[in-house]
Order: sequence, then structure tokens, then C-alpha cells
Amino acid sequence: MNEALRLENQLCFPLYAAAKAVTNSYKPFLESINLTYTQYIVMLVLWEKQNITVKDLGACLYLDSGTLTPLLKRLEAKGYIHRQRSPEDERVVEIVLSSSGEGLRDKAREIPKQMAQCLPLTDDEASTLYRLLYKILEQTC
Amino acid sequence: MNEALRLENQLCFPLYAAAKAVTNSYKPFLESINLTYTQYIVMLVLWEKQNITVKDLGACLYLDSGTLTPLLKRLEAKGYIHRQRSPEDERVVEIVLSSSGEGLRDKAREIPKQMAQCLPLTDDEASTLYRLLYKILEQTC
DNA sequence: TGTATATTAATTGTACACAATTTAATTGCC
DNA sequence: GGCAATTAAATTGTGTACAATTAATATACA
Repeated sequence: MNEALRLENQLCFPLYAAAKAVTNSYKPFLESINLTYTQYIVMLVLWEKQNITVKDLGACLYLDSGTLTPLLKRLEAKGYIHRQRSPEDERVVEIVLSSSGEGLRDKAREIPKQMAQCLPLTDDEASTLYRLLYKILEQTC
Repeated sequence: MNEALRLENQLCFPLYAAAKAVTNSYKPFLESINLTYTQYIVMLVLWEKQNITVKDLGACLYLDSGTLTPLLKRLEAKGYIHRQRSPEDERVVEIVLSSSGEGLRDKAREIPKQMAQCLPLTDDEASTLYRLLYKILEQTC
């Protein structure tokens, strides 16, 4: 028997499944502001920065233009952002928060607290998990 | 300013991003046996069980028929599995490992070790992470 | 200056994920 | 036995993800 190939001996699987479980548990909260999970993390960046290029957004979120371009067009269609070519460099697309997107921030304010209540972790466990996940994110080959 | 909405204060984001990073780092290994990551975890289950219903497979892996049905058809097209309706209950589809799928196990034997070398975690860190992730998986509302 | 190289988004194609619905088969209950 | 309710997959539709290619623009440098 090959113990190494047993599903329960994999670390990747609970990581994969827990990530899906958590993003799914956001859905009821995000539905009320008409966002998917990925759209939500894009809005998190824009609520901090007001504007950012597609390239930098991709670097922040580990997403490429194949994912971002259609997603940003959907956010634009919902009126939360504007997309415009940079006048200095026509290759660059700037994403700018609209006033409607800015207003969404107030409605989102309670979401982190509500989500924290969904997660069955103590503060210590959450900070341990946070540290280990960033270690993976920054150093996995 | 709303600290709670800052990207760096979210636990969900490193979870989401690390899960993607890890499944992506499987790609070079899985390419050699012509599997995607999700197909790989399906094969892990079949290498343990030989056969299983679609329903039970979905319960193991937290996937529904909308994901599994087309994925299993692709695995069948590659010759790794057979799909057959149960004679006792025609609603049920049984997934059975083919001899080609069985043979794939030998080629997969080294993958867990290779992946462990990609992850920058000590054994202790890995087991802590494992425990926290299963806690999330089993108890998140 | 003109051209090769590099950079940035967009596009194309494949493969998940999952909600919602549909279809077929089975079970429960009178 | 007959019909409502339930169950299991499949289907449909939307939205990621990401590799690979393309198109447009900018830069470097001979």
C-alpha cells in the first residue's frame, strides 16, 4: 500500500477544499452587494488605492489579464469602476473607483466581522494560519 | 480609514492565493501523467477504493455533479476510468478504475515527495497547518 | 532614424466550480 | 397498485483561472 498517495495524507487537499469553503461562505454576504469573491478582493484593493493599473492589480492579487480583463469589464458594467488607457502609456489600463464603487465600501464594512464569526478559529489560531499561508504564498516554488 | 477592509488584514486572501499557488505548483508533475489537479485528487480516491459512486466521490472531495460529470467524462476519455450505471439502482453511476488508471499509480508515486520539497514548511508547521485547515473545512458555517 | 526587443492588455481555448433546473429512477405511503 | 416525494446525475448558465498567442505601444540601441 502506498501511504504517501492517500488523500488524507495530503496537505494540498485541505488547503484546496478549505479555500473553497471559505470563499463559498462569503457568498451570502457578497450577494447583498452584488459581488463575487474575486470581485470583492479587487474592490478591497480599490478601496485602499482609488486607482491602480491592471498590471499592479494582478501583482497584488496573483491574477493575470486573462482573469482580470473580463472581471473588470463586469465591474465596469455594474458601475463600480471605470477603465481608461493611460495617456502617458497607451499600453496601460488604469482602473479607477467610481463614486458608486466608493459608496459600496460602507455596505461592505460589516463583512469582515461577519465572516470572522463563520470561521471556527481562535485569534491565535487565525494568526498562526495567516503566517503559515503567507510563508507558502511567498516561497512555494 | 477602515482597517478591517484592508486586503492585508484578511485571512481569506492568503488562503485563496496559497491554495492556487500550491495547485499550480503541482502542474509540472501532473503534466507528466496527463492530469489536472482536480483530476489528480479524484485519482487519489480511486487508487484507494478501486470504485466509488459519483455521489460518494462528491462527498469525499466537496464537489458536485456539475463539476464531476464532465471531469469524469474526461478521465474516461483518457482511459483511466470506466463509468457505469449501477444495476441495482439505475440512478447511480459507479466509477471504476481501469487497468491503465491503476498503472498510473506507479507513475504518481513520487509526486507527494516532490511536492513536499516545493513547500517551504517544516514538518511541525505542516502538521499545524493541516490541523487548522481541517478545522475550517469541518466547521465553517 | 529605424528596427529589434520588450512590455501591457486583450483574446482564445481548456478546465474547473457551483447554483439552479431537468430527467430518470426509486421509495414511501395510502 | 398508484401517485407524491425523494434521490442521483446530467444539463445549463455564469464566472473564474491560467496557458498561449496576438496586437498595440514603448524602449533600446546600432
